[in-house]
Amino acid sequence: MKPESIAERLQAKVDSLTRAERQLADTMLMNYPVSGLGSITALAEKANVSTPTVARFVQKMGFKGFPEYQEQLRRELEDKISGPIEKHDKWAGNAPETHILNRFTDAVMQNIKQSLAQVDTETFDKSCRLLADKDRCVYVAGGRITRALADYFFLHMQVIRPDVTHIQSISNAWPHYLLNVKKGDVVVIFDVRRYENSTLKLAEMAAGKGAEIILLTDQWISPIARFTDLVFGSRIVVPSAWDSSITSLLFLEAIIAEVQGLIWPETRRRMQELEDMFDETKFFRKFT
Amino acid sequence: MKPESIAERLQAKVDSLTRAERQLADTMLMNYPVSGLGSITALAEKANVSTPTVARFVQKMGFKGFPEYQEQLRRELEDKISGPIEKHDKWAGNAPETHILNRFTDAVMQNIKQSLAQVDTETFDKSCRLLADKDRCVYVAGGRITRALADYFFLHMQVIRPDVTHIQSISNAWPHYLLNVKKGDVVVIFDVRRYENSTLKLAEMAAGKGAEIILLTDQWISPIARFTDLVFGSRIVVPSAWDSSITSLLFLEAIIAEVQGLIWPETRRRMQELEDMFDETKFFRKFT
DNA sequence: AGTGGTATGGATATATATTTACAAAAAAGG
DNA sequence: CCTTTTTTGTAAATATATATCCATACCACT
Repeated sequence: MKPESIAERLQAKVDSLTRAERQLADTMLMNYPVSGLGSITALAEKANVSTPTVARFVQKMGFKGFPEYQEQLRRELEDKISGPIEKHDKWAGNAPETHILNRFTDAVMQNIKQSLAQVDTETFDKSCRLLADKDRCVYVAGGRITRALADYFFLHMQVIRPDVTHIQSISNAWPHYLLNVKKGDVVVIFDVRRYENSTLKLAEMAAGKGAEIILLTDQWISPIARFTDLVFGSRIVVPSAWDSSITSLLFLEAIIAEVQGLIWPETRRRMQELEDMFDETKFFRKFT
Repeated sequence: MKPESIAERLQAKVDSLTRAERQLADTMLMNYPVSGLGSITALAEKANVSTPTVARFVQKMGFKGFPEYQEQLRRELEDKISGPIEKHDKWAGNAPETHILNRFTDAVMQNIKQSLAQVDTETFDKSCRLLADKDRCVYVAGGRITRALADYFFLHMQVIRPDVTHIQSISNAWPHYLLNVKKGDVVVIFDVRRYENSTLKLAEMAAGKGAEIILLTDQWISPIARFTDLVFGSRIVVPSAWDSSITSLLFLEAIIAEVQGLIWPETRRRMQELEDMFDETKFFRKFT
């Protein structure tokens, strides 16, 4: 007897699957189970695999054929629909609503929703345009906790465009970096609560030199906001003794995506070159 | 376009119908909408009418044919199933739906939702228990891109508990670190696509020494999963040339919160000490 | 009761979906 | 690097579903 749902069976097997099968399982799980209720062809296309792959896969899962699989799917759906009213956002389905994972995710979702509602897209667009301008050098500065975020951003920017520098504002070498900052350069600064003195100082001096400042901060807005109007404030409150960096990371990744898009030709060349270098060094495994 | 649902349309028309049509409409509404998702023949049989009746009926309702009717049904179902998140498709209210910020956030929300649905809470709880056990040393290892995540995790763990080490798997010093790994120690490994050779090697050797491995990877699951069952797979696909680390960060922050909670007395002491040290160094601004 | 109109179902043709067979490509192993 | 095995896709065959045609049954009206 197999009392588990198809979704569970899929999840359990997911790491013993081949590439195409994994793509397929992924698509099936993506807004499950509706995605599996169309024709086999539609599903195959959505997953970017061939139709026979789908047929073979459902057979491997123990069904006689695709129609039988669909029937099972419909049966499950019927149970689900007729069951108790849609539960509130339970993210990790197999745990109670009070499990930390569920509570945490709840908070994160709220944070994202609220922060996004507040951000000005003009701010976003302008920041991206500045960062995409190759005539401007880019400096990235993070604090004690935010240094990981700064590093993440730096890592990607470094690939996307030239002239990107990471200033460890926490070290005392940062004044040296400032020597090179010219008018028009872009300084991306991270500053969240327990705002650090050195970071504020850095911002002030960079502003004094005529640099454009992009500030990533929390919902209470760091005092650095005095020096710029390119401010991204993120809600950071989660059920934890620590603050969440997720919304900030979301802004960062969106910025990276957009900047990359703005200067694609240049970036493309750089990425290709990077790939080649990796190939030569055999740094990565073949592929999967 | 017709904004009403099929069910509503059916109900509105129900008393202007003929006998067979009424039987049919009745069946369609009976555990709606699942009943309409099978073949036209199945539906006809269930309603005790002929197949042509069904075909004619859906055409009368304004659909070109039965398949089109089913498609509409699936669309409705999708809306019904998916929770409140997807409903909200404009995150940054002052920008069009197609703005990168909106599209990006959309993808991230999907990623979080799906990854959470797949994670096993038992995996989460067990991982946290291991990390909270002070008799075990903790090692954190990231790759080229994931090093920022690893660093973030390390940063927090370092405050929460003693004996935490960050292994830069990318450097060639990592074999030295492995010397110290003992049976029962916990190694947290990050590995996302473009799985790195050195990281795999590291995992293999750590496993060989009897360490517990916690793996943070992507939806396609790194081959390192062979060595452990504490696996956190995150969906990482966003409208960008890069992958998203947000879901991984979510797992990390949740783990941090939970581990911290498990050993609060110890952590509290350490944090207090840290605060005092900061006070002495005047590292932070007074408050706000 | 007879007649015209409509509704319905059976049979069939057409379209579409599913499966199978085979060949190419990719991965694994030597 | 080459061979063997596995995976995947293309194309054809098969099965199934859907729509159409037409004969019959039903109903309303004369």
